[in-house]
Amino acid sequence: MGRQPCCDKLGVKKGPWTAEEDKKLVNFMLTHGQCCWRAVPKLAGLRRCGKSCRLRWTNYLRPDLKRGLLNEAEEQLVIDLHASLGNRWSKIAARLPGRTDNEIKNHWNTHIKKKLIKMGIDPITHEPLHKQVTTPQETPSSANDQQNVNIPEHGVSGNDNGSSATENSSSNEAQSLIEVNANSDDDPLVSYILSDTFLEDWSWNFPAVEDNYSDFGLSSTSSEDNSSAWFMDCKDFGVEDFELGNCIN
DNA sequence: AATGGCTCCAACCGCGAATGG
DNA sequence: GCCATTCGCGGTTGGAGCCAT
Repeated sequence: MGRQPCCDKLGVKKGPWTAEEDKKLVNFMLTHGQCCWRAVPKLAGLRRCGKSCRLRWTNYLRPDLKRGLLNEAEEQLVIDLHASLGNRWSKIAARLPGRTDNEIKNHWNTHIKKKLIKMGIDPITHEPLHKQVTTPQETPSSANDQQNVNIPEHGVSGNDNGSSATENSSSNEAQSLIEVNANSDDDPLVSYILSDTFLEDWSWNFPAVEDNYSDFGLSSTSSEDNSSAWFMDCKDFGVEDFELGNCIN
């Protein structure tokens, strides 16, 4: 069956978001809470499709988001989770408070993948690369990748600070990564994080860096609250007044 | 200083899942 | 059960910024 476009193509803006658009979306979301995304652009006065609004909010504007590169512990957790879950970025992100699937996916593709390859670990199977059978059809570049494994020194190419900070990782680190991957099922912490119990346990805190939404013309009260209270407050806002009662569960 | 190549990440696209009538 | 609609996910891309020459 023919699928309709997610939004009316005419008059819908695309590309990078402006500060004004961010302001409108944040104001709307903080006032009404998460709602039926299709209605958001119209109600918020944005010329964007709902999909774009959802993406912007979840990946960039949400107050509980952490900023900056993943730290060592988070990176390790992503590797462990990827080993058991594969490319299910949303599932992985669900286990890392304050991180988005897009962010983790990007970090995986730009940093962790290279790091694992350099350590001699296949980023897909999480098995040591030298164990894998080299087929004659392999490209020269992939063959080089395999030849260059277990050479932790000097970067792949002039890389950014993110990867260069980790590129002088010692062989001990590589070894510990391999061990953790091999024993993740035995690690109680990893086992716990991999379990559904983790997701159901909302006692863990969002150590997110609180953004200052005063730039958006908002009062500072939301940033003074803990990071989840603002959303609960939004639900208590008179949604009926906006005919949105059926949108918020 | 110019420029060409590379890296990174925000945003888009298309598909499948979920949901409701 | 069928169909239409909406949502969410994962893969991909475009362009800004960085770096080496």
